[in-house]
Amino acid sequence: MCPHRQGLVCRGQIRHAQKWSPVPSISLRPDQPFDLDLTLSCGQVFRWERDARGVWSGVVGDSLIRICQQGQSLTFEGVDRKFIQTYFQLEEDLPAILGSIDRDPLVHSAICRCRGLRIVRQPGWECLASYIIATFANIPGIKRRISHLCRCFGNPFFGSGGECYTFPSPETIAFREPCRIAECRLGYRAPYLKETARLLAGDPGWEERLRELPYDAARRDLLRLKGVGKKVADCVLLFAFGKYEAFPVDVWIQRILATRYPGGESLRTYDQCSRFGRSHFGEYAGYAQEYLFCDRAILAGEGRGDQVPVSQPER
DNA sequence: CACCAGGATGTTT
DNA sequence: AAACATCATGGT
Repeated sequence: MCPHRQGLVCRGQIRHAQKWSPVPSISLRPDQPFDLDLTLSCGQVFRWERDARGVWSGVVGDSLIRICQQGQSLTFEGVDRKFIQTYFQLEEDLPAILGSIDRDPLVHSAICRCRGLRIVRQPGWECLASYIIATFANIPGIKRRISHLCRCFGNPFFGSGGECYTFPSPETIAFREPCRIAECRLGYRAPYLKETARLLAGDPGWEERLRELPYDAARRDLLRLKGVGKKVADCVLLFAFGKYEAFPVDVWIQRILATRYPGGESLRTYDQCSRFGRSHFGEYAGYAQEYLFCDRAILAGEGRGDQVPVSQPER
């Protein structure tokens, strides 16, 4: 059932704002900074939405999560405390990580501006499929495509406030008939996604296998997949498998390296940029990458700066 | 209406 | 190994 036939869902949306009565909460340790808004709006995840009052809603796995931060307090519903701690990696020692990557003035200012941003632990397949879809597209467009994909292929369920959809499994994307993938506006990425879905549907346990491999071997493994190049592989290893030495290089990072780092103009290829990132920032280079990406508005006024997306309307 | 986007693939030097 | 064209779609 393709669900473009819902007229009831939209009408009820005004109500869910005052209906929220969350119970569980987490008190953050003062020495472990966390910024929910930065973490969910920095572009590493695509299925979270923030309402006018600062409450975030997102589907992870087969649950709708709603979560809000007020100072050192996290209030949420939809999953248990352990899930929140794992998803947001609240047990990672962020000050130690940030201290280890704080090796130049530029990343230092990014750390100061984005302190509390954490790299989340995404479900492997959702992350992989999302970044295949994300190639050569901007973030609003990526979000819409993923939304289409979940509405057409995901399992519908009811969370607080309306109908929700899980992220579709590889089996569903690969084999469900009739195939409505054209409706998801994936363009030339559609055959990549289908072929990768088919391969992984026949390779159960690929996530467990990847999780045990070191960065290089896991990366080689991912690069066999259609639609997965170096950038997508590094994003998946960083955002879903906790390989923090991964240093994804997109056009923004490339531009930042080229214009803001001494000798950066000579970093022409992906491998040159990525190798520089790992050797310059070390074991947690991926964190440095994400902080620089989150702070990419610093490029405003540098030639192409008029195209820099101003940080999303927060608060 | 131009130009670009969390690039990958295939081909050509 | 590195440079290049091409790809489909939507944002700004």
